[in-house]
Amino acid sequence: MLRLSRLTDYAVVVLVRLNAVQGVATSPVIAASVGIPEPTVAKVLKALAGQGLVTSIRGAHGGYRLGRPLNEIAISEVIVAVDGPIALTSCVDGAVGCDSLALCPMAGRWDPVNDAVRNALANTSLADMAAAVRRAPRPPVTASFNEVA
Amino acid sequence: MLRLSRLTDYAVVVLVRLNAVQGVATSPVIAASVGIPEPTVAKVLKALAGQGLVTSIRGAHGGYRLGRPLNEIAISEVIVAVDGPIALTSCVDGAVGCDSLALCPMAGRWDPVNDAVRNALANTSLADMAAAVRRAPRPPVTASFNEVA
DNA sequence: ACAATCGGGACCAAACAGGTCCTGTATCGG
DNA sequence: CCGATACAGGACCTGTTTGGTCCCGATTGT
Repeated sequence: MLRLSRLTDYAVVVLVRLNAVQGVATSPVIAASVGIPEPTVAKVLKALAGQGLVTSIRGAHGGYRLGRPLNEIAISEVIVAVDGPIALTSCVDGAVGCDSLALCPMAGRWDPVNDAVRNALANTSLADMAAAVRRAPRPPVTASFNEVA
Repeated sequence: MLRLSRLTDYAVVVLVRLNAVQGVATSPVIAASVGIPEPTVAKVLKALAGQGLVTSIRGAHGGYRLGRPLNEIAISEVIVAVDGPIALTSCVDGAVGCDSLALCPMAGRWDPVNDAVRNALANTSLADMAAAVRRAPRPPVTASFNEVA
């Protein structure tokens, strides 16, 4: 159903939270402030640190700090950091595992779709998302495709 | 990982196949021609028929026919037909189930992202996908986000 | 009337993701 | 120099989701 993992959702929350802190925060502290189990937050932060979206400081009085301002972080980067590369189907480039790749007449055809989605996600920053909520608390989704039509 | 279901992949293959047939075909016949188990193809066709992407003809000598030319079928429609509404997170509009919705500072913020993805998917037709494969058999993915960077 | 074919739902099994825990390593403070 | 703090990385278990199968009812042509 084209759904991204909950971890990614957590990641966004954590990053926004980290932005509000404007400094260093430990994972237990962050976890408590956003209401997500600590081990899970730790896992998310590790993934984010791996991609440089947050900076980690080890040792006593260590913690995590935002690696970049929110408006320079594309949502796609967060998704990649937490969920891995963005590819709608398993049939991308040298994808192994598609048992009937030889028969499959669709090999490689998803690429333009993948690119389109990647672009859409790359052009939306976390700051954009944060801004959206200010306007309306819960605007009805565009619903172009939600309805049966 | 932002992956859409395999059923959707099947649906695209089936639709393209149905386009090649240029007429009526039964689900067993289609299944055989694309190398996908028959019951699964039947399930996919049912879903597609429900959204009008294919027309079903019941009774003896019945079958399925393409409801519209390929270039008038957006990939988003196929996804919706098979996988349901396109919503990256469970936190859309009146989503129930987000236990900590009250605490969650991100309520509704995914909407612009969802819209962006929906637009990207709505602007790509099945004909576009079919055209893509003609150009290059397996072009390396743009890789903008695939790499660790 | 019979056979072919779609329609819809129930059901089972395998895969995946979410979540937890444990051990190792680096850094700061006393 | 030693202990405490906090990240790093991986193993592991469990619940949910998804893929796939099957069955029965409804419809239509011969």
